[in-house]
Amino acid sequence: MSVRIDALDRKILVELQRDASQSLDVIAGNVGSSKTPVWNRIRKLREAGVIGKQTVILDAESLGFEACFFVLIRTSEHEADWQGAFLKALQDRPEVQEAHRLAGDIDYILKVRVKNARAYDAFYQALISEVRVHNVTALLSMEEIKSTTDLPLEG
Amino acid sequence: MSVRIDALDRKILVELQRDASQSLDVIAGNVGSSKTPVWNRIRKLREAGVIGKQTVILDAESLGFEACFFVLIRTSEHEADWQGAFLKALQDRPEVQEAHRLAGDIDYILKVRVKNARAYDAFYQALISEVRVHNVTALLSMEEIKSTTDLPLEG
DNA sequence: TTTGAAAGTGCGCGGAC
DNA sequence: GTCCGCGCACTTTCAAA
Repeated sequence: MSVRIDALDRKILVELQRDASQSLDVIAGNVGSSKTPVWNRIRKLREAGVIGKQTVILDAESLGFEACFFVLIRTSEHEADWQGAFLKALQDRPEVQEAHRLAGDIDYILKVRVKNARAYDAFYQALISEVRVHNVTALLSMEEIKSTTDLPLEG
Repeated sequence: MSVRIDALDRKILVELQRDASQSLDVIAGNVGSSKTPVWNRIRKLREAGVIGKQTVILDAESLGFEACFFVLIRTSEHEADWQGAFLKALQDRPEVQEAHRLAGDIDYILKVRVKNARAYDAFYQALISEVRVHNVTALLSMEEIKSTTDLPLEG
């Protein structure tokens, strides 16, 4: 399962994170190697699942997504079937961009991206009608100070 | 500044989000158009900043990033220079994947991705030595249930 | 605004080293 | 393993409808 990843692999990943549209030649130049080895390594990293999907980052605001909420959820239910239903509800809702199960007091945190506060309310009503949750706190983002998908691979 | 985005643009954006490595021909086929118009629209959307950077999503766990924290921050300082210093501190730290200024009780939320709990502590100590914060709560993620960068453009 | 075609570029794979 | 080179597919441009 675990993959051996050396310094050259990491350099390649850094380049791909930075700009996945770069040509093989350019990447090879930037990491101090040449096409074929770089290409083979990328292929292996893809097969191993280290490299996931290739995508573009869209500007949420230009597309009318002007509200972003972090939702803190406490529940009293901890059985497997409840958890399954909750998980499925989250997977099915595209406005949920992130969902984590937490350790401690709060059980789950969600990041929900919607067009406006009304759309959030619609999401919230739909969610609590599908699964029982004990307590919900919504934190409204006023400003996205930073947002990146890059992992700090240099360390 | 604002861009008019029609149904065809949205279809193209959906395709790009789904898989940015698709060839123009394939995208054109999927959205019911042909190469050149699709290409021109993509160019305009890029220039308008609607389409941001093209990247790959890497698997955090295979790369040794096994801890993810959501950090809730309260501060008593609200002056511009403090905010500037805080903002810069966050921008400079690559382990901070997201940072939002919030409305209400809690002032900021961060998403911090690190190799382990010790690395989080190092981050935390470094942060509070740079800027004064009143109160910090860290929520430890046990499981990433869902994670996507896709915006729900169909709605 | 779309179509089609033409030129340039990069990929993916074969070899040899 | 890395380097080199070829065929093919792709991107990007530019006419013309």
